[in-house]
Amino acid sequence: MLTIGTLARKTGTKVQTIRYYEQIGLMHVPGRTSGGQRRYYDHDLDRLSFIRHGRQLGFSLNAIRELLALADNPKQSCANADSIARKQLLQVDQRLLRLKALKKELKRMITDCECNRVADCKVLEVLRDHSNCLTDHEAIGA
Amino acid sequence: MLTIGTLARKTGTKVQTIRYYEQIGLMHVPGRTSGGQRRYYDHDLDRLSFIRHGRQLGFSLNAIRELLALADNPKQSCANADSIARKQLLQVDQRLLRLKALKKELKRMITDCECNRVADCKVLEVLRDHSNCLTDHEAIGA
DNA sequence: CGTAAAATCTATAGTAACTATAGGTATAGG
DNA sequence: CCTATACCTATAGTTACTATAGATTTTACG
Repeated sequence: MLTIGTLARKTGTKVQTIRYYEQIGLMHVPGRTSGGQRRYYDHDLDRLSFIRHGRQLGFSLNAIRELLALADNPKQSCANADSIARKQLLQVDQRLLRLKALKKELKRMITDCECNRVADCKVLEVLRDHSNCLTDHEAIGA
Repeated sequence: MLTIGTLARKTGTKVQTIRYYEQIGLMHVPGRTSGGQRRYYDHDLDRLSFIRHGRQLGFSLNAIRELLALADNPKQSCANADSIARKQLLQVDQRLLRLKALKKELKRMITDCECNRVADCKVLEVLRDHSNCLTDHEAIGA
């Protein structure tokens, strides 16, 4: 019998976040003590770990919801899980590209900036000048 | 005299987003036609480009607000702008590390998964098993 | 057993950065 | 002049939490 605080500590999740996961139907509704406090079993801990691990891997809660549904029905084909992971990998690659470009530009901003007045500050100049950056207006992926 | 739509097209911003920037005080309040429509000057376009560029570089709207304030007072020292950029670089480096680890794990999931039934699907297995991942419970940076 | 601190409870609101919708008005082109 | 397109406001929704207030429960100690 685990309290919500124990679950939180073991998975690095905030207590509120666990309640939130229950509210949106990601975590099962747990039993309660006579006083109304939630008590969990080990399988709840496993489920929460699965969710948190998925989040760390960048999966959205919806993707995780799908993956959990798959994991709950072990007789299906795993093509779905595979396709979710592949979609994720594509997104990760795009984010990596953007971040690398960003890092380069930030470094340029910083190393170039040895001035004293804002008037000729490279940091601001780089922001003013769009010419060096990704030309397409793609989404600013979070 | 530019319409809001033109500004939007030229910067790859949604019209609503421009109005939102005005609402939160990032964009100046523009003049209006007799009919009540917003009309902009080139300096508004510049300001919006600056904002969007900052966003593409991963700066938060608050950071951009600070940078705009600096850019508006060209007599100050640029140490502030520099420190904002440096903070940003640190964050970017952290995100890069996480994303690289993530990519590795996603690839492992995908290449290992040649099964047919969910029962032995590597994708789900990897999610179940936390042992290979970042051990600390750090924030799932967006 | 009594008490006090720590943990838990619910409900609600706030965060970031937009995005979408509904219902109505303005403007530009033919 | 008419109509299609663009624009207007106001409000609500999105994602994934996080924070707060005020009340109740549980646990640990003496």
